[in-house]
Amino acid sequence: MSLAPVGTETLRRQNTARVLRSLREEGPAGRARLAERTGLSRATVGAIVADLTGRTIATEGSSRIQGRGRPVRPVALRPGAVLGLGMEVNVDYVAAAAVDLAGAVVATRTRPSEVDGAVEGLGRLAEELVRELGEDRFVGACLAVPGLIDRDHRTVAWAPNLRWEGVRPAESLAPVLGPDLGEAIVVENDANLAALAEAHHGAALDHHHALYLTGTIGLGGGILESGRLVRGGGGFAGEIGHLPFGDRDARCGCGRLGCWEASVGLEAMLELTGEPAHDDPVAAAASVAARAGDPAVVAALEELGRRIGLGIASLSSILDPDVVVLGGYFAPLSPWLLPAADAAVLERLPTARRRRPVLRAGALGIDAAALGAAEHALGAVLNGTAALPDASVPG
Amino acid sequence: MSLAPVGTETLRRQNTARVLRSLREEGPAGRARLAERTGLSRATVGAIVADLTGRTIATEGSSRIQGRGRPVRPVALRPGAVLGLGMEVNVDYVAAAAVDLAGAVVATRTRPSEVDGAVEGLGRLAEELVRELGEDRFVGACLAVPGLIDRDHRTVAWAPNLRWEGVRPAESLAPVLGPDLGEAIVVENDANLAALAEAHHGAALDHHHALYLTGTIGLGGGILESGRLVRGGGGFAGEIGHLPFGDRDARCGCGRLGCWEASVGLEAMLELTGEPAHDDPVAAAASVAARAGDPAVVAALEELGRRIGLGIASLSSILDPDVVVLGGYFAPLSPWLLPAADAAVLERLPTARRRRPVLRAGALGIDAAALGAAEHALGAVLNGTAALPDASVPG
DNA sequence: TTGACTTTATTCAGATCTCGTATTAAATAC
DNA sequence: GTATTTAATACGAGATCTGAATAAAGTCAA
Repeated sequence: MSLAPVGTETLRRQNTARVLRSLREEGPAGRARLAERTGLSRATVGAIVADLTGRTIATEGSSRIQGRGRPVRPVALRPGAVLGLGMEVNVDYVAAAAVDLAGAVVATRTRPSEVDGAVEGLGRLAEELVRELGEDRFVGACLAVPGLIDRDHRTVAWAPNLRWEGVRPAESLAPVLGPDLGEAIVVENDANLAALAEAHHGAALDHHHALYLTGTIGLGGGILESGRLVRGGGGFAGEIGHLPFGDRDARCGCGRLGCWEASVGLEAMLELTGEPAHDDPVAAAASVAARAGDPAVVAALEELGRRIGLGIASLSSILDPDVVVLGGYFAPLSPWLLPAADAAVLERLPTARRRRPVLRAGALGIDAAALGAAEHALGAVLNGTAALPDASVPG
Repeated sequence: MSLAPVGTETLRRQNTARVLRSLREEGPAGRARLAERTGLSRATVGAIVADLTGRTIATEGSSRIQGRGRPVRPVALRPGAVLGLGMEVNVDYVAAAAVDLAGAVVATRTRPSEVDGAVEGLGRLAEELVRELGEDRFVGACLAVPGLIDRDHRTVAWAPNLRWEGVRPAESLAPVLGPDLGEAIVVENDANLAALAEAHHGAALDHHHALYLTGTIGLGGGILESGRLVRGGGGFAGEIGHLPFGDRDARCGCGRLGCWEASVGLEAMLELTGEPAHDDPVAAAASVAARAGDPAVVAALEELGRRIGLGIASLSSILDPDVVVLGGYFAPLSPWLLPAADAAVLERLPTARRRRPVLRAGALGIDAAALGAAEHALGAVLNGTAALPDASVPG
């Protein structure tokens, strides 16, 4: 049982969140429109808007277009007034991002990094960002990690690429970010957060049921059901690399045959396309894309797309997403991958005639996970669970 | 944007729902305890309880055990005061069930039926139940259908076994159930609802992340994430029969090789165990269980369990459930299936050493889907979305 | 230019809800 | 028989939403 306070201020928070979401998703509007859109009375909207403008979270503009009647004074979210902090640790880089309530990306920073000392480096990067933008504008923080996250949302149970086991990175970051923000750090899987980012900023815009596949050295997955992350009981959901969707003879790094990852991971792609070994998946994909004049390369990519599609067909049976987003190294190759993958889905998914997911290339690059983390950090405010900051410095 | 009313009565509804959930999940208690458990003030709990007892939804008992201080007057949900109606149409039977707010199963009825006229037969069965128990005690109704349900929760997109396509069964049932209840009928997939039932009444008690597998002629699946049904964007989620988890050479009815269903469906089980052809999966399983003295039968069941476990391992990678419940014909065979399945999961799930789902036999029989439907029908009241009935006749 | 009209925003009284504190109630302990 | 302890209620204060009335600020048409 959630023990959140239940007074009348809860009601106000929920209604304020309604207004914020409406402003975010349907754009600026006058109080009358907002009242219609949210179902609240005009009086209530007026009070909420007054509160928001008082905190300088929203501002009042003047509309150009004018019909008859008293002119509308549109209310809009002030850009950058309220921010969520997103962070990412990965094998060879760390990243930080800030997203505001309106969904605008205020800043993103990426910095190369070694595994050792990555958290310290990320702490410095995040600290810079927070200091520059103003600590008190941030209402939450979230850290993306390529690994399995415990259900407590604080402990990284296992992140083999980082050689982490039972690590609690938030404890190292908290002091750097200050007490308020540090307390609030939530840890989440990177592919899950990338899925969230694509749903809010990228290729899966407005789709509440999305599946995100990211091609790297391995294969990552993130699932969104009704706009919510599917985390599973232990936070381990979305591990799709070793599902038996691959070619039955493909030998996987894990020792078994037939893993999906063995058929569509970086190494398989390099072999298919005859590309020399490469450490960075996205750079390798760009290099392959440059050779797309060669029919043999195109054929190889179509085969790769088919393999991806076979797995998508199975996952769609289970999860029935509206949209499947291909990220990571798949994204630059998507012009060739998507049609082949779609054909495979059509052939393999039993219900494809009735319904099948739309396939899209990921629109966000390397920042996806950090952006999703920033978005996630705003979640509590946008869904009325957390209070807004007391005041916001005008910018 | 949800356009639910947002007045102060919303707050009361939410808080009433808190009290109801607490009474349901943590049992009867005095107002003071309830206040602690819900986080509400004693005064508020007092008011809510007065309202509930006034409507005869809750009753006041007297506690036997007595410490010092003023004796507690425990409040309990009155059995049968508020009911959810669950219904199921299936190939050879229809069923209806009533569950009360406390979670008690008040009535279940099953009746053999043909596909043709099944809805009419179900209508009569449900009408009897509703008339007997009192129409005004019911706050919702839900219908379980073995097929794909549209996202509108009213249209059955495709139910091959019933030969339904684009059928809207609620429209036939509504007149029989009366206007109030008829309006509210929601249609949902049977395996999904069975999963819900096992989570509330059966083998997955108190597990919020559950996967339900039901062995019939084919293979059905239901997914619970954080206590919520995973329906997918089109309501088609949970179709697991034709996932490529089966033996690579097994020929499936769908024409392909390697479907899971082809390896663990009824026909495969009959072949493995040397049981003669049988139409009714559960009866067939009982007959096999009776021959479990034969080592060859045991070996066959262990092989079957292994095949089930292989699929569970893959699904667990994707969904990370706390518990996997084996229903349908798997249930009576579970003493032999479960250990073998667990061993296969342990061997195949990469993260099994850290975490793997508990495997359980379904505790509910043929009523599972109808019970889950009844449970689902109570959902809106228990989560504060819908109002309680105005008054409830004492029983 | 002026007055009617339209639409927007604010004000205000009324009703509901929760909370904290004080008060009453009903038992046990000494 | 009195003090103590715990439970439940009463009541005033504070916060919120709503609907109707009022004020504001334009357009439109004569």
